[in-house]
Amino acid sequence: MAGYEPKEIERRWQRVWADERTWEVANPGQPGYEEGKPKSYVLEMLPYPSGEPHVGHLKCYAVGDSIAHFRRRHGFEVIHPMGYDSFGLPAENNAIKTGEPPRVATERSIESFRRQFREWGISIDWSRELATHTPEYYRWTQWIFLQLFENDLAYRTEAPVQWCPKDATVLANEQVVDGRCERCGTEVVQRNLEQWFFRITEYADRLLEDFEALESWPEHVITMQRNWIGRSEGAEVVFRCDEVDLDFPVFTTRPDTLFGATFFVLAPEHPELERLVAGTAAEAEVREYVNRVGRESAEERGAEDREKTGVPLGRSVVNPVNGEEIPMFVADYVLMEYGTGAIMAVPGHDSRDYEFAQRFGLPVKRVIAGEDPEAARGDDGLPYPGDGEMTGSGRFDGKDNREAYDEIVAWLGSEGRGRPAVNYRLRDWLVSRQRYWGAPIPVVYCDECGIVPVPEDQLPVELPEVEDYAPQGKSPLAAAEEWVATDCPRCGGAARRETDTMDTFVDSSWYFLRYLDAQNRAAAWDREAADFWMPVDQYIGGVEHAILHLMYARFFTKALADLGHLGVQEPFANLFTQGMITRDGAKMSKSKGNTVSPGDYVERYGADTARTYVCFMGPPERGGDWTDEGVEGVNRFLSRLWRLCEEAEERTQAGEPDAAAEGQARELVAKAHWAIDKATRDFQRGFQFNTVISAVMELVNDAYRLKDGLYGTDEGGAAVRFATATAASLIFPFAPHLGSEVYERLTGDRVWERPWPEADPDLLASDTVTLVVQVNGKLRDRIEAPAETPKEELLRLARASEKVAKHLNGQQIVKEIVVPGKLVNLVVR
RNA sequence: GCCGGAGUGGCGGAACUGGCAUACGCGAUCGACUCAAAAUCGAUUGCCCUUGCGGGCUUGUGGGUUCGAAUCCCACCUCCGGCACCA
Repeated sequence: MAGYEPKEIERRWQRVWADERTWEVANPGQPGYEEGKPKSYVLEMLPYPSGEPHVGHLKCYAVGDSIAHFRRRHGFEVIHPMGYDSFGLPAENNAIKTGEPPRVATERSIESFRRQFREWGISIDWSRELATHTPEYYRWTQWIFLQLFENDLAYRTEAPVQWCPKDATVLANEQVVDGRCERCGTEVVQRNLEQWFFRITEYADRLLEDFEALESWPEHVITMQRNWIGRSEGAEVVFRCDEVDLDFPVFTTRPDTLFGATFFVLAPEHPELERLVAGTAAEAEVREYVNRVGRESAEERGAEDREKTGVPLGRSVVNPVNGEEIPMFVADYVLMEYGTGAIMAVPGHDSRDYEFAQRFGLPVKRVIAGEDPEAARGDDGLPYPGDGEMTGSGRFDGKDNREAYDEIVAWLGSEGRGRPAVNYRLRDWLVSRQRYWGAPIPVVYCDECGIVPVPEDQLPVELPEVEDYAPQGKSPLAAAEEWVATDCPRCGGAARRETDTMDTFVDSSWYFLRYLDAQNRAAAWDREAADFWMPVDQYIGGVEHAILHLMYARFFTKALADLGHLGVQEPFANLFTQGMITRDGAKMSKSKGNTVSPGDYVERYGADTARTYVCFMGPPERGGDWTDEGVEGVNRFLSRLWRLCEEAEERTQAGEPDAAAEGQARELVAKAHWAIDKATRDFQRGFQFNTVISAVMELVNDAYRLKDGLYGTDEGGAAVRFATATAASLIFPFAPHLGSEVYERLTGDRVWERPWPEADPDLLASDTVTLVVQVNGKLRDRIEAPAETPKEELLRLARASEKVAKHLNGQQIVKEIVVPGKLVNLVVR
């Protein structure tokens, strides 16, 4: 008998799947389309092709592929495509270092990913493959940009933006982590620049509301997005500064504390600051303060234990609720980018305002009764952030603050001094990048006509070849003079092309739609094809995309639906986030030298072992630590299944197992049905692949234990063959090559063409049960009893047990609990 | 600070609706096969006491509910992730 040779087996089946194009599916109306079959769109996040795939990729695609196989065998027409998110900084930075064009390095990496996906045996419909850096793809990225532009969802404006000095480009808010560039870790600085934005804030409420429409997303991902959008309801209230004849609106979530406002604070970037202090005694000090704050990084400014700082302006505003004049300050704890960049300060009921008041000796006024022992710092129990009866609030005194809330806002409204308002933390999505390796933004600038979109029939605006990829504070494209100089599509006069490129997150915000009609040369996708396949039924990827990619893709889907290009509001009905694999308890990184190359393990143990191992390590949504011993354990299991197959093929006959079999034959067949049942349920219950695989291991273990006693008879042999083929069928989603091989050898059939097996309920039920006997809740004996034994008989058996009698030792039984089929508990006193 | 998630053998983890805690895998020990080793097959393996039979203890800690708690409730501790001067 030959040993388990995964290489040979895997090559053989990979050839079959490639030659027969097994995993390709047709759109409605195309040849090969099967009417009436339900569809399922199974999608893993597309990889960013840089170097070679790592274990994170292996896990993601192993998990997704097992789901695709499971669904196919449940009668679904499964679309399972693959592509590459192939624009982006790393390829460009590599180009700057080595001089190798980004396209060359990227395409080499794509080739490597493609080869490994085939070697892993992932069931991909290759006819739908795409790469976002190809003109065939980004032509449509540009088309979407124009769709947004023409519908006022893309706009160009000057705004304070986050600039990474190292990568020499602006970044979206979402790409700044702790005040640092997400990619390179450099501290970002604020700059005022004219940039392209997508109006995602327009969709803030719908992005929040439609969480309801999702079938199954991890709760923490929804929470993260909800926090990121950061919706808060409140009111806008106008404070007036008569001295300079200016109104200062503020946003507050606590209009009920308006009577407690004792001072007023502007952000250092506030545009009216200059006017307020020009020519006054405060001017020099304010200017110095603003400059100092401007030099500080976002990280310094946001530091937790930072003392409150600020400077009085020597001006005051009038509180609209009581006419009180309150002094104005500039302080960096007020942020220009949130609300109106100005706040009313209520030190009695806000801890930050309280801190500031303490430092500057400002009055603290209580306007809500109540005490919060946790938050209170002052002697009088202030600041108090909670609810209670209003006090010191004129006509509102004595009212419950929550009840008075709307009343105050309505009253202010009638006076023209306020209105209900909603604020978001979410900012519009900044999409322009001063970099080379991305999709050009398809607009031109004409002295006569201004910003002019490139007409659709002139797309794509192709990325020109350049010599120097290094950014010089503007896009490297600016150096491609011949490309930049163009004619205005509107007036025909001289014009210049936009030289910024799009954020790569734009590319990946719609790729799941292109798969549906990847060869379409006339449109980004056919509406009918999109209506048929969308939404993605199961999306799989890393949790690191919880905010960025997943929120942008949701926004795109809604915008495209509004423009009539799609019939769904949400792209991903179900989301599964896989946990990260570590090594020696630490995140893998080249600098730590603890990376695992999937290729090496596939070479040594085969793809089936590598794939099954990452699914067996633990629940896939959680992380796990990679160990070579664990890999070997899984390899041992697959080898055992292989040897069992070899032996069964030789020593048993093909055919169905005997339903009337008894004894060990029945035991093994029953175990196979138990494994079917458990594997199916655990698969459906949140993709608990680790226990699915352990059930198959148990089945194989039992087959080994029983096989030598079964080979002699027809019914025994049939039981072994059935158990082995069943194990192959159940392990197929994880180890598709070995599963196919074993199943074909024992049944003559191709396992992926066979429906997923169903457990026979008759074989799941056992004739006898092990009755657990407890005394006062403690296990004292186990008794075998027929399954249908009545309660009284079970009690009699329990009392008759010698072991039980010892623990009863003459005490009186005060209570008897019988759970039929499970246990008897005797309570004594 | 706020919001999530998690604490179970030497290790990764299992336990469905409150009912046999520790499935499966790793590691370890012993045995068979072998001249030998590897591979393979088989047995043992939570901790403590006991020669044995057997007994006691055990799911982060403390309390509660219950005939019965890893599971439900209360308080606390630790770790991981996200957000954080957001008015």
